[in-house]
Amino acid sequence: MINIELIRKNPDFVKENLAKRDIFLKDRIDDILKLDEERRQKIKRLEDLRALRNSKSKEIGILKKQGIDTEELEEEIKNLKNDIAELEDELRRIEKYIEDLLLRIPNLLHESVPYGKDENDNVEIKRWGELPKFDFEIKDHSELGVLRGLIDFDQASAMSGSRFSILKGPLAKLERALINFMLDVNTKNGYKEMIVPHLVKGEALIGTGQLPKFQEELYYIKDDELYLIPTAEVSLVNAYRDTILQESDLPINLTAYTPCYRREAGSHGKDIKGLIRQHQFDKVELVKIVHPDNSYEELEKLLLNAEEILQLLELPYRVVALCSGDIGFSASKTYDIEVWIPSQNKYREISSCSNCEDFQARRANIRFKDKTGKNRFVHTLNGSSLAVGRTLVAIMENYQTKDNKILVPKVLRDYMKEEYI
RNA sequence: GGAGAGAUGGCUGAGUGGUCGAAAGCGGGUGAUUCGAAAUCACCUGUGGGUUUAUGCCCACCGAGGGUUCGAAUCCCUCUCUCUCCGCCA
Repeated sequence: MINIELIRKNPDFVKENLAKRDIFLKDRIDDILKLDEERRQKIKRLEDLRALRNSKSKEIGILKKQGIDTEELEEEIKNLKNDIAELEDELRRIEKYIEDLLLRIPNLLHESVPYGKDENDNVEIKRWGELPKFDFEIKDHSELGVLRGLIDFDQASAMSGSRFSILKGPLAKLERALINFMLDVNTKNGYKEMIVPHLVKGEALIGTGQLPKFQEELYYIKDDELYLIPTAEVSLVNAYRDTILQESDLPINLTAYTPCYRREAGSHGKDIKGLIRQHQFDKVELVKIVHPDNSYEELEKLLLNAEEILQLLELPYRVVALCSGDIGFSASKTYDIEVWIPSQNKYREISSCSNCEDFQARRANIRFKDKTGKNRFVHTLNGSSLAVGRTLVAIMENYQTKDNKILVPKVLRDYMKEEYI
């Protein structure tokens, strides 16, 4: 959530910044400003009335002790009651309205974010690794997986519908190996391993920014009013909801493996085939809760920690800085890591590393006490240590052999106990 | 699922209708004492909001939401959560 004080003090800055996202929000900001003005007027009037009531009540207490009749005073206060109740009502309505508007406004962008309309305007930062060369006709991962009996899409869709899959035998084991491998690297890098709830309340999703705006992306269990998490980021960030940390607690580095559940409502027709886009996929996530003064240094570290996984797996990738039009709702700045997918002859997103600054911290109310004793909002960052399913795809395709086998990356051999699957 | 108990400031814990934002202790901070330290003593020490050039003043908050009352931490109702016992269960 954007700081309303900033909107109040510098509305043009906010408008110009949000305009870079290529969505129209100017009028919305003006609405907020007007309502905010109205809100403060009402607060003033309401508090004056309450002060009057309080002092008169106090007087009654004193007079009664002295045995003096207070009926007249009591009548006076009764007359205030309606006005107070009415104002309280109006104020509550306005505050709710402002809150609703504010919760639907995306984060401000960092000055270093390149301007652009969509993903085509993202800026490549670096490339790593050599693209594999094949002296045979390659297969895409789903063809290879089905052929080898390692993936079953048909039975999965029979029981669950489209965009589900069953991994079998050594491929299932490879998925598990990847999860363990990533968690091992992350904990070695100083991230604390967490096991977190997969079902969360709406408040948690408001905290991280998925709600109220992206309801249609989420699986919702009506009877219990719980949502399935679309990413472990939700649970990890909310593990610190409504807390005041010590400055010495920062930075907090967390990692967790969870499945992620997404309805993919807006992506009909995209990536229909294969494991690339599923309603349920495994992901190992990284979250940092950091001091606001060095969150951009922390973002670089986070990116390197995610890159390290691909380097160890020896998978070629590139890093792009997302442009203003492609950055997610909660982020101020985002790097995507894209891994090479031979069958598509292009790089595909496998990790997304973002600094949300204090956007989530405000929503989830996560603060720390600074040296002067003041409570300040932390900055939160998140990144996929890697989307495990897509990593699996990348391994299957980049490491495939002529005889339809898959070479196990060296770092996974201890986990797999086998050289080929 | 059944029965009971509880939820108060960073923590422990008092407070059952009026000057209580809340005793006391612990913890934390500042100062005095000391060559220095410990101990001791004094003072300070919750959050959010409104207003103000500022000191300040005001409002709200004692799990959440309603209600009674001139006035609620205190009385009433609903909900949530925690603990204990019983049952069930991976």
